[in-house]
Amino acid sequence: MAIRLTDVANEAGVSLATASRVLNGSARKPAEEISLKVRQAAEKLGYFPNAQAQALARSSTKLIGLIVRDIADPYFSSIARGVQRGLGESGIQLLLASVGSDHERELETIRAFMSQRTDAIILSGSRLLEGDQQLEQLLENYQANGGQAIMIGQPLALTGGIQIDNDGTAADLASALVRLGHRRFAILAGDPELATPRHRAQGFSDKLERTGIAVEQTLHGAFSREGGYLAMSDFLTAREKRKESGQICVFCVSDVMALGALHAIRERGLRVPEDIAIVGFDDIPTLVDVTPSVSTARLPLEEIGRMAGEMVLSHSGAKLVVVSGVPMMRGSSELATAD
Amino acid sequence: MAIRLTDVANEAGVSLATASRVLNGSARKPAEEISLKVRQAAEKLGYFPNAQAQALARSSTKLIGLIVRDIADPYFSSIARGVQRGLGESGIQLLLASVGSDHERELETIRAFMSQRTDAIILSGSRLLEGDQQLEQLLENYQANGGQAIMIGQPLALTGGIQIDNDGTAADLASALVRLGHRRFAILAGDPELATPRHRAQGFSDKLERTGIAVEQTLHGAFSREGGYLAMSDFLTAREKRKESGQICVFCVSDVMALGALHAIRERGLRVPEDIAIVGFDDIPTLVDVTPSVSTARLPLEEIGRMAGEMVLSHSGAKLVVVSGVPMMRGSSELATAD
DNA sequence: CTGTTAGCGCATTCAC
DNA sequence: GTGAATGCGCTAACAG
Repeated sequence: MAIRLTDVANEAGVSLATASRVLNGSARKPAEEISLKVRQAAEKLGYFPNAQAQALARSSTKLIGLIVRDIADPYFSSIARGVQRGLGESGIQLLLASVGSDHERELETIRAFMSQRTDAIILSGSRLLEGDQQLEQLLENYQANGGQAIMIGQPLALTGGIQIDNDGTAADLASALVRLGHRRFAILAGDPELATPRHRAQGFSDKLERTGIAVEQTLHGAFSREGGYLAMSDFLTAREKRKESGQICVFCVSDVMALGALHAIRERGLRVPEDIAIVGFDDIPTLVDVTPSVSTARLPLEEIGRMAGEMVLSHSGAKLVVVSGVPMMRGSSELATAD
Repeated sequence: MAIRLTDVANEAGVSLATASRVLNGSARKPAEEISLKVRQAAEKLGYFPNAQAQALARSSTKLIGLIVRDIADPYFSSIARGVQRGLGESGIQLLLASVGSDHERELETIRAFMSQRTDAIILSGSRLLEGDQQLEQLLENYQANGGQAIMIGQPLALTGGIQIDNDGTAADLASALVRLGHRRFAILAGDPELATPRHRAQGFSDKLERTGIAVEQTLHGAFSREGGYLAMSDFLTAREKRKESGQICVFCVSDVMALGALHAIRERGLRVPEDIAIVGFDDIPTLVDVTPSVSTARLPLEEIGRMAGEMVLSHSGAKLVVVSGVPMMRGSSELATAD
């Protein structure tokens, strides 16, 4: 079908080997004169090297895989952009999979990437709290065959990657809020089986406890905007029933959940922060356009992606880097002046 | 390095061909008994088919390429998610490239995808207004070799894809605003060399003209949040100098630009919509969390991506589908009651 | 139904 | 510095 290197070699009147050496950097350098002929022939015929054939012959694809939960979620799309940046001009191509919360599909994707012989796989969804046998086994196999497994979030014992200090960052967030004067707290905690939301909630409430403050309520919901919306709705309904009032500060374990929660609050005609103070986590780019500005813990998302990309390039996939977030106190968590 | 099919065949005590037939759907079905042995051997050895070798032998990769300008932009990430959805369980893998506004890089990416022998390439950035020789030639070559070139936005003469009726939709938007009572308009028009922003601005102003209304000002800026911010800043500075006041409705050719513009307006302490009414285009998911709610033309972004993905599956890449947006009048374009 | 064999397109030893 | 030959891992005729 397409033009092969053989065709180019024939057209140029040289051997296959020579054509190969010209069109790809080989150790041996053919004469300039002959190089030109080959290049012209390739140009004329519209030759494109067959990456599959090259991969087979060199036993090295220049492919890596990135697995995210939802590419339309700003958290993941920021990371994805960072990865692309990190890859830069390396010529490495990125295989993307947006697998949703479907764990089985995630495993299938890893298998697919292994089949593609990707040089590295970057996993960016949240891990289950209890170790995942299948996943670990798969990645171990992958690494045994020379693949780099890089995790963003909570690296496994056997993988390197970027570890996000969810626990410590959430604690800092708690401290900052107490310093602001908040004393009443609730947590919108996300799926209790996932490590990330779990650690964030835990870090937050532990810190409060050490300060002598008890979290009044912990609600669980899906780790998504929808989940935040529903959980907050439940919270508000219960609050109404109790005819309770007075500002309370609700820590949402992700910005995306916080936005859903914000929506639920507004829908009921309540005010942020006067009635409910809101705090998120991640500092997704979307936040800049939200009013009131949402307090959160800033994670350098794009930078995290970039680091992962660079780890691929430098073959330092086994390295572990820890990244912490920094509290950003904005409008949504201002202390109500009078009660 | 890795386990080969040959290894599996040996382990199972069958021939290479039989192993191949068992592990991949072939027309000929080996006996159940022997199939089992092969599968067990594969499992035991941890065999993963080498996709490159398969591609070479079958001359069919199950790969497609998606090119966007910026994967972190909600417009593109929504489309990307749609494409993934459209691909569904097909087992086709997605190669993603986020090329920025770098035209040369876009061409390079297409070449890379051609080398990868992707079955299809979905182009989703905006085209230049004047035909791009190189791009067309490249895609023509690609199609001649059996590739599907699918464009989202403004398909070229030689490609199919999803055409967005920017012109007509912008006109509808203009009508809706006039119907609301607006009479004073400005356009925040984006890069004049790109087809998409150009068509939107043109469609909008043409419709107004036919209604007997002249656009007071047209500003150009980059087709991005930053561009929207800067252009609006200039607009407001000029307006201040002229000591002008009174509501004017500014049509931003994309939501992302509108958000940048909104930021600039707020920064100066002006109000939306009382001082400046804002209208965007696309209806990116981000908008739901912005107050006031931003008027726009709703494009079914995810659906558009899904359609593109399905076109790949059904090999109908040459088909042309036209999608129109529908005006969504929300808070940001309310008419100021008194002036 | 199963095994043998010949490529798929290219990189790379090895001779010249 | 250049060409001929071998093999990367697998599929798909072709025989048996």
